[in-house]
Amino acid sequence: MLVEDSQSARAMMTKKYAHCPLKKRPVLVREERPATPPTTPPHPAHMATHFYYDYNNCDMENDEPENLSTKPEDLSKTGNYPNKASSPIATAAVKLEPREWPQQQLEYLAACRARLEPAAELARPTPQYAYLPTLYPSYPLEEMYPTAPSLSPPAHQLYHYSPASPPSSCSPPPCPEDLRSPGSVSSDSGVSVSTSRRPRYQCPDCAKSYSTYSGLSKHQQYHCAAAEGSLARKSFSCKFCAKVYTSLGALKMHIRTHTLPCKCHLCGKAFSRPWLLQGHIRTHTGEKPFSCHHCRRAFADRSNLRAHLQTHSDVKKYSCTGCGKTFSRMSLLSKHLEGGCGVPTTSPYEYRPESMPTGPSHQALAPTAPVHAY
DNA sequence: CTGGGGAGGGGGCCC
DNA sequence: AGGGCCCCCTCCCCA
Repeated sequence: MLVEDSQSARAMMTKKYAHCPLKKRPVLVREERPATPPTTPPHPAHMATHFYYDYNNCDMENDEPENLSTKPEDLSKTGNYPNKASSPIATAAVKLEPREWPQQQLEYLAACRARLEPAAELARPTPQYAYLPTLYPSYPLEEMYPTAPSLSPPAHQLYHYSPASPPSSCSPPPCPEDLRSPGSVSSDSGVSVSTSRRPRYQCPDCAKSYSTYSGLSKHQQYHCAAAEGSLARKSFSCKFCAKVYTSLGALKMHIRTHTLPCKCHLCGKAFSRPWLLQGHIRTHTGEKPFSCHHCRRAFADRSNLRAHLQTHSDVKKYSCTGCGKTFSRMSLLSKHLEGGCGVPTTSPYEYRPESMPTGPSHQALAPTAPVHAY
């Protein structure tokens, strides 16, 4: 975590990442396309790690960022693509192969897709992506709905935000529809709590507890703002932006967002982490492992499936306490509030999960209440 | 203007 | 210590 207190840091994050110019700006890299692509495509399950992603190229110390500007036109200056709509990524997303791609890469991509063909019987292609098979079966309904399936979230899962203060940092309470990993749930504070009773390691500075000592250690080393007053810490500042971290490890993790060591060999886009690259590669292959059991639509990203599931709910997850209208996304609720909710609220700063029982220990959270620090 | 999908980032936990 | 995976979130774009 940043040296600054976590609450203000969180506030900064919600302000369009103004503190860091890299949000949503993966850049193209100079080279890294093999002179000749491999002739034998790997198994689809290994495509990401064995072909597209050369881990040996992940040299965060030496990889300088190509472009740290937030201006989209900078991409055009690189001679690559002027905007998202005309980028290779976007082109691939609209079912057309980029004409400017080298023939070798097109042939190789076709070969990779051919390897996906045997899984075609599992596919339920959506009209938009009917040209590509789906590699994986549907996301198991049991995982999404371990209990009785219901299109609407249970009452305890609803989030109520007042028009004046949508708390972007609030974590939802545990719910099957959240597609959480089995075996763990989140407490109200956002701390993951193992369902099995194991010893907890508590931070003496902020009282946050962790299931493992390494978790506590990382917290204290990287994230605990409260501990900074009690410990003299060396600070590590990013040479690309103004961020300052309390450990070299945290800084290194951040620097990856600048150096973007994980590069797609098909389109040249670079990413900070391998799994981000894997997700990106799905835009090339058309792989959509996560599908909705209500409408059979498939998604490449679990988070997007989760958001999609909300569209099937009569009562959405985020609700306005002013007018009662519910929304599937926080952003939609925020837009609603920015537009001015017609119904005034008596408690403009209320954040009240409906499941919370009334009582002294379950009062609504005012915005001044400490948002849980990382 | 609203709702929704696609894509990507930050940070936490487990191994 | 680092990788993998996860959740939550945001931004951008489009119908």
